[in-house]
Amino acid sequence: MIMKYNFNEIEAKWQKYWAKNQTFKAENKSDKPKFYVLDMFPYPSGAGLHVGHPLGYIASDIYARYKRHQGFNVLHPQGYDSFGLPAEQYAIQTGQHPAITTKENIATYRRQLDQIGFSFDWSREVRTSDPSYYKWTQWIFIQLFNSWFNNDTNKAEDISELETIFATEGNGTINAVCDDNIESFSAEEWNGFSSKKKQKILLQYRLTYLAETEVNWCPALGTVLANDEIVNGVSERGGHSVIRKKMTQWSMRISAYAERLLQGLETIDWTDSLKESQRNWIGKSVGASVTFKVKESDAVIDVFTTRPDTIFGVSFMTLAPEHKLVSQITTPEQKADVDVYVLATAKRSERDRMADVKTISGAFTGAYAEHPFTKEPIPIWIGDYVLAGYGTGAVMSVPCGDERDYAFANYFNIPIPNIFDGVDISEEAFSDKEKTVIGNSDFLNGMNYKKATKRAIYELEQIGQGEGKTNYRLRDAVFSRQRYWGEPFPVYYVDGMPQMIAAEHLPIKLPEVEKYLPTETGEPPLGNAIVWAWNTKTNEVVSNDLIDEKTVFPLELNTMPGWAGSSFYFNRYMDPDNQNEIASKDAMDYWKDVDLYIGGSEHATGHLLYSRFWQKFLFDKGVVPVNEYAKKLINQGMILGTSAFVYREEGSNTYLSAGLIEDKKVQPLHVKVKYVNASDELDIEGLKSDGEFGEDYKDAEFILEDGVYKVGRDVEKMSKSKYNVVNPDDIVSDYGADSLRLYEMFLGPLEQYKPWNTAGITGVHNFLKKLWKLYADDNGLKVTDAAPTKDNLKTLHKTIKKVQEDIENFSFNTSVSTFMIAANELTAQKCSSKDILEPLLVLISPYAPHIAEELWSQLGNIESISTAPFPEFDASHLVESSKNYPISFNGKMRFTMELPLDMSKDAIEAAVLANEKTQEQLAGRTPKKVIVVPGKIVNIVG
RNA sequence: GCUGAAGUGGUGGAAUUGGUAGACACGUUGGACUUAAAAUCCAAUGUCCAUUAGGACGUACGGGUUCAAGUCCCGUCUUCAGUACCA
Repeated sequence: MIMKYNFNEIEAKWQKYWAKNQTFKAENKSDKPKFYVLDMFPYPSGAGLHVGHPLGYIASDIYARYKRHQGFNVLHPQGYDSFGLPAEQYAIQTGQHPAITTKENIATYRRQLDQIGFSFDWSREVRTSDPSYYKWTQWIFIQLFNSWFNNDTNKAEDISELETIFATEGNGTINAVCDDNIESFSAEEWNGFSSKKKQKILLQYRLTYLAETEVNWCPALGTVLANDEIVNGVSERGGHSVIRKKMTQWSMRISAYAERLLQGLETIDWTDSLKESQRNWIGKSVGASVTFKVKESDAVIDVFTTRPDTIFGVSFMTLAPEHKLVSQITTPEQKADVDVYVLATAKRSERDRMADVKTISGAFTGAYAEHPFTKEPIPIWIGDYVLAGYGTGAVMSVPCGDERDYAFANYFNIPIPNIFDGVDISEEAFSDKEKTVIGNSDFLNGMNYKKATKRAIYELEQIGQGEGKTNYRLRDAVFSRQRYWGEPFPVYYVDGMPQMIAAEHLPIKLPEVEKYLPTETGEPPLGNAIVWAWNTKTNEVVSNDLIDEKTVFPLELNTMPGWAGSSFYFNRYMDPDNQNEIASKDAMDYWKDVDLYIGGSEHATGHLLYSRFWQKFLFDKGVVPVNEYAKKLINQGMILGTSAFVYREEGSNTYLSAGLIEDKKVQPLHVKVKYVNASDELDIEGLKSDGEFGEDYKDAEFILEDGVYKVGRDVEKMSKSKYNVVNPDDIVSDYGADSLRLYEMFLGPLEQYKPWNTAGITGVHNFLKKLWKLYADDNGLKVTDAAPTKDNLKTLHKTIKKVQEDIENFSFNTSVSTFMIAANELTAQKCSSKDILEPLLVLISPYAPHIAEELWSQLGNIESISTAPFPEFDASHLVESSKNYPISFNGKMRFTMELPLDMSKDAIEAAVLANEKTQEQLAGRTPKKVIVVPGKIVNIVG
């Protein structure tokens, strides 16, 4: 029997036990109710885990273990989001295949995760880069290709149904989400179209489609850059020039689901801030589309406005400089001006344009539009405050009601007619919808915002120049990446038109390449593959040499983005080895959805939006049983590092202790946090013998204060360059996994950002030692069959109640202090009763499972503690007969008095007033009022 | 600018419904044990005044409601996160 709390030995023993006995393997069938606890799976980076990473995993593990104690069949899986850029970049630098890098990194992650003692069901592990997994990513892509979105039924439907409708009715009756430049055709015309033309038209309706997209192309790096990778018009990395280039890329028609993604938020228990982010991202605005005729031209300008009620206030129109009508309508006299302006805006990056909000610029096209009602001419301008990518890229400008229009009109001396009753607009625009009373506006006069809007839309419909419209900010998502280490598309091209490979031939495995860089002709890395063509006869990937455009065709060279594989993994965990489906119907009907999802808030508008989109699509197709996949979601905060600094006196090799700086010129330098103790004292010898930096400090002189060198401290993000990264491996070996788990929870509320400071871990570590001592000492096990005392029972049940409430409220930090209080009290009570100490282990087991298992088995239990029932709270043990009342005077507590709880209000008042301390406080005054709240407080006023 | 979250001792934080502000820890100080250190144990620890008794002040700031406010209301400031010329 182990008598000392030898945590390293105990933790290794139980981790081995759990693995061997598959303690946490979840079955897809059970008499127990199900509970699905999910973590956002990690990208296995080369740096391994630091202490910040497991925070969310520890929280979800506590919850999963708690649910097992409560009798649930718990699914708690883990896997890897293992496609991604770092492994590819490493491949470019070293030539090592990303698959090898990934495999190594996963091994490190697994080792690190295992030693923290998570109750993951590793039999269900998934890796997005594994062909048996991405087979299903490719499969979903094919389903999206074969679907269109029917606005009438508000769901995705099979593309073959659309073809049937085209063949019988043409596209006049279809209410679909599609590209906006669709030609209309009759059934007869459709049937006469060539196959290629039919394919082109269908592509405009499919939920994933090819589109020309403008990208930031960096020829020197041979890659597409994201907006934030460009600084001052050149690449952040290397400073190479960047051009806007049109590329044909796959897109996902997520905009079809905008309304359902918005509505769905009402049905799920996610944090308000996260839902708000998604709402903003979807950006719904309700208004009208209005058509303006261009004078002396057959062109028309469509605009979207949220204020159709202000239609009579329009005094000019503004087009985005990129608007396709600009060149068509500009008059010869204005052409030079307009060309200069268009060129100037094209040169500015999108980011520059967005950042520079204050500068007003624009140009007059010389053309005029016609007001739909007054028929007055309206000058048409171009200006870069109008964005080509939102709405129609054109606005009707109402300077009296919109700040930007007002500023623009002011700058270019355009008239600002006032159409608001009783409002002064000489200084600024008036945009308060609620207080609006329309004037000067013909049939809208005297109406408020709501009424006028309705009427304006009605009148526009009457003359066929507008209608009510809802606009969304949400853009379709580009789905092509010019990368190697991602899912290949199951797509080949015949005569330039994309064709899907039949599902039974999946997965299409990533080909081998010589080089992971783009080709010299600017093609994506897969362009380097020499075996990357599709043979439609044999249905296999064959050498490019065989391409004959008859039976052998070229395959797609792009790969899918990072979010593809992470958009359905939660479903795959339900049945991860299934060869025929994402998961069997039985498995999905059993597990249905995630009951608790824990992860970072940085995925608010990425992963968490895309995955909801795919889930809704798969729901429409009958693949998954629920519309939303995660009932509840919690964001864990980040653990920050506590950096340490030494201060070098400028121009010398002398370092001043933090307290000695005063007004001397010093340069703060980061030092490794491991050389600093709990009192901020530096281990100078340690620093000088450091393998990496020892040389730098070898001859340095350290000026001490009170015999020690004190470092400066600051809270920063954990990062290698700040030398404040703490590796969980070190914590586990020095203090044990249970201490790490408890400490991460003890640091503060789960959602909050908080600094890590290794020094504080001794607090929870001492608690575990103290706990151990309740059960065993040098003479062996101390636990007896003695009957528990009243105090023992009170402590236990108080703890049961608090811990249960805490777990259900995700307030894990306060449970840890509750455990400490319980251990302190039971130690003081010299409790040795098994009736108390055994159930206490179950309470602690979710938090500190190793020590709980060990003591549990030492108490004679054969089975693992993991499914032992959670102790039941009995309120009768907490019933008190008296209360130590705080007695306050004018709200200030002065002393306390022990009084029976069953005492009446009047009796309490009498007892308190009779007390000599009360008389002392009153000093002869007569109290005006005495407030008695039985069981709580007594307050004397006067 | 907008949206969301948050400001409490030297530090991390607690106070779930308005009812003893600072639980539980870290750190600090003093003490015990020890040749010594570590470990362990005990005590004190919001600030200020006071020898004690006790008192004043105190939850970012300014007001208010209430017998009673960290908690509710109004206004201001600061920090963090997200987002942004969205018509």
